[in-house]
Amino acid sequence: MSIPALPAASFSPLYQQIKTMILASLQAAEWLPGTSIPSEIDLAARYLVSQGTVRKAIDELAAENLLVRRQGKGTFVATHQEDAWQYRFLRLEPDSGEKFQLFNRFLACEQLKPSSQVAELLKLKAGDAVIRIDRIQSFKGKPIVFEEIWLSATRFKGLTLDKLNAWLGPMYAFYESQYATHMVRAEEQIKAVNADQELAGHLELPVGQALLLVDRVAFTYGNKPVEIRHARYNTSQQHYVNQLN
Amino acid sequence: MSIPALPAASFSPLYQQIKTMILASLQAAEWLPGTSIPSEIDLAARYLVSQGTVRKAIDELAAENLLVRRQGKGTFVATHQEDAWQYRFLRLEPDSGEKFQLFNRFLACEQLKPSSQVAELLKLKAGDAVIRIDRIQSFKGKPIVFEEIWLSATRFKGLTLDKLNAWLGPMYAFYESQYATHMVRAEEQIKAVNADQELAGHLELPVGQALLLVDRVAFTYGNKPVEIRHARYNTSQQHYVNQLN
DNA sequence: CAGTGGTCTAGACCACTTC
DNA sequence: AAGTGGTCTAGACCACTGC
Repeated sequence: MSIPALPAASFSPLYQQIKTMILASLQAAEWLPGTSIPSEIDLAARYLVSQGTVRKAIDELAAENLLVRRQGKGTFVATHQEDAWQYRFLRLEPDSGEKFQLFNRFLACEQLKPSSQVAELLKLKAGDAVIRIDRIQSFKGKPIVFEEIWLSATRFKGLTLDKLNAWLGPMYAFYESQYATHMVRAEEQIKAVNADQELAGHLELPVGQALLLVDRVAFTYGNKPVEIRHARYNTSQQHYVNQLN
Repeated sequence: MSIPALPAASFSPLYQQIKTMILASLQAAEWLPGTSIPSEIDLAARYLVSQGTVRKAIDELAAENLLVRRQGKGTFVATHQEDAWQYRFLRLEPDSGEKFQLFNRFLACEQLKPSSQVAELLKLKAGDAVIRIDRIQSFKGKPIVFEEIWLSATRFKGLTLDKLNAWLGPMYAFYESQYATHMVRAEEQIKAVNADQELAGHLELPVGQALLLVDRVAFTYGNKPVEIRHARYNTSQQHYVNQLN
């Protein structure tokens, strides 16, 4: 006769709640990329839990590459502005095994109305504008990558071709230092396509040549999509690598 | 005047040693894929450490997908023979988002002398033979994947085209149940290539069409390379997905 | 109900970094 | 020497599964 109990508000362990609070602080920019967060003991006092519980929360955030632990020094907010992390999301590498040194050339940087597809992927509100960037990356003087990049015009207000050309180094370090936007993860979809006339021109190869098409959506804290890339790789002298676990 | 201390035998935490021992048991097939390993308490008694230490060792093995924890039931050796894991290494999916149901057709299964490249990748001894398999995978009647597969002829002794054709389901489940070989991880290198006459025939598309070339080396316990794949995907209606973290 | 993994605590001690 | 993260322990209790 009794009313069956509703499915209990699903159990959430303490360390998950701590994790959420740390995430909130990251998202609120309370601790900035490259800086250290409070020690485990301090956080334990702040959240009124034991050090072990804070530890487990940080462990998971470190496993997700949001934080970086350094024994003896502290725990740091992950940043793309460090040598080891500069090309964390770059999966292309030369067949020869040598080190990649890519040279950037930006062709365009324009504000425009997004296509419906771009607007949807970036979760824009109706009327929001976007910035489209075209760039070519070269290795040893040969153009290897041609890509179009879309960004929200409000988040990246004032971005110009000149600012891009003045920057040396990876895009994601640029976003971080100039627009307080740290990239946390990305999703890629890959296809093979034949080069059309325009691509053939940009990449200096014959029309019809097979190219790797890589579509990427990159996210910042809170799973917010912030950047779209539509890239074509010349894979004659290099390849895309992937680990399956 | 004293001799400087040699770099101390690098510190190895207890849980790492436990992890190594568990790994050894997996490699020795003491516990088989799909079966449960002893409880944490039992293992703690066996290795004379606390439950927490065993726990940390198992945590890492679970993170590497070698073990699977199931609350209330136990900890199990990962297996490819389970629905959820059937296509753990398949990164291709239809653009439409619908479920992939691939149909296998094996064209060949022959024993031969390996090329030097294959021998090297599989770390074969001089004189060891290999088995080469050709297969086509189709979706909705359309051929999507053509691939050549190389296996060590000693590990996969007696493998024939008939046995392959009698098997329904994923290759890795086949290896596991018929040859006691569980795949742990794989490395892929991806390029875009133009279809030649032979590929165009197999995949029913025009010569020159861009295809995804996926080269894979798959490993079993102890980082032992066991299988090589050289696959071409038609990506006109499907794409390769990847997560960057 | 017993047995499993999962959480949380408190405390001791170790390894690494910096001063 | 002090402060940080890293390891290890012992014990209590919770959540889930299956008998």
